[in-house]
Amino acid sequence: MAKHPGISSAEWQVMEVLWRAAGPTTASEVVDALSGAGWTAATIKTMLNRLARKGAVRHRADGKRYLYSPAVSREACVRTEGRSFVDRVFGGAVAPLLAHFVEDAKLSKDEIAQLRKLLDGKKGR
Amino acid sequence: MAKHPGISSAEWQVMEVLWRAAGPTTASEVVDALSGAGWTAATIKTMLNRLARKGAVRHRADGKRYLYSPAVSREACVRTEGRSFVDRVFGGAVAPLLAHFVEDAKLSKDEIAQLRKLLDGKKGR
DNA sequence: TGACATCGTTTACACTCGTAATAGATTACG
DNA sequence: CGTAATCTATTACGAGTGTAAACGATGTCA
Repeated sequence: MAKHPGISSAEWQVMEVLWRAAGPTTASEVVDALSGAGWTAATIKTMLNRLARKGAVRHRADGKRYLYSPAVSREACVRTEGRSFVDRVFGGAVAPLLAHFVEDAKLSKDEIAQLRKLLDGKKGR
Repeated sequence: MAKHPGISSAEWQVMEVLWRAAGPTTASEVVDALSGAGWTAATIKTMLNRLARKGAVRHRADGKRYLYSPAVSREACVRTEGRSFVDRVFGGAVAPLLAHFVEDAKLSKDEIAQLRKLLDGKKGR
């Protein structure tokens, strides 16, 4: 895959199922897991296929059915997506991004404390 | 305009020019500002047009040319995009997003101090 | 006044995405 | 064995995107 897999937002939901799954997952399990999403089984198959073509999932035959598993880690995808977002919207500057989300979000006291701890851990460049 | 304007990433760069501009801007000024982006003038015109159709920019005739100005604030767009990103990638939870970017980014001591100050200002839900 | 330079508008095209129907293969049941 | 059920693969189609050429109106300079 020349570029980053380029996982779209519908595809992301499919990936989430695979990432959450303990091991290789059949298409119907994915369909079940996404029963609330309002997609038909065919739609989900299509997305699995596209993800496979993009190299984001692997599929291995198991009798008549296929077993799907993620080929890219959630971490890696989050990093890729995150970078593309910060580049697009914040010109690549993470600090303003953080400022924006801190201001915009309603955080609990606990979460604020957690973040403070994280910041303490950062050395600072 | 049923939904959010839905500004694509190329379009975002055009919007940035308009947002940065002091006042109404001609298409050629936009083209000049984006001379480094590797687009032809026609491409940029197309994007201005699409943005106008989406309601993201206004254009007002000024003699033979048009003057473009943003119809939506940068703030609003950042909020919209930010929300869509946090929904897609972090299931809507801002705290993990913040954690991710704090960990992933190289922040300067100053930036860390700034963030700490921001956190101090947050009451906590 | 006529040719040229400017602008904006229209049209184009290949590719991705969301969404899904349909066709093809394989299995399982009667 | 034959027919129904179950899977995957192929095909489809409209909207959005990136990228741009072509067309048309208008103003400008010689």
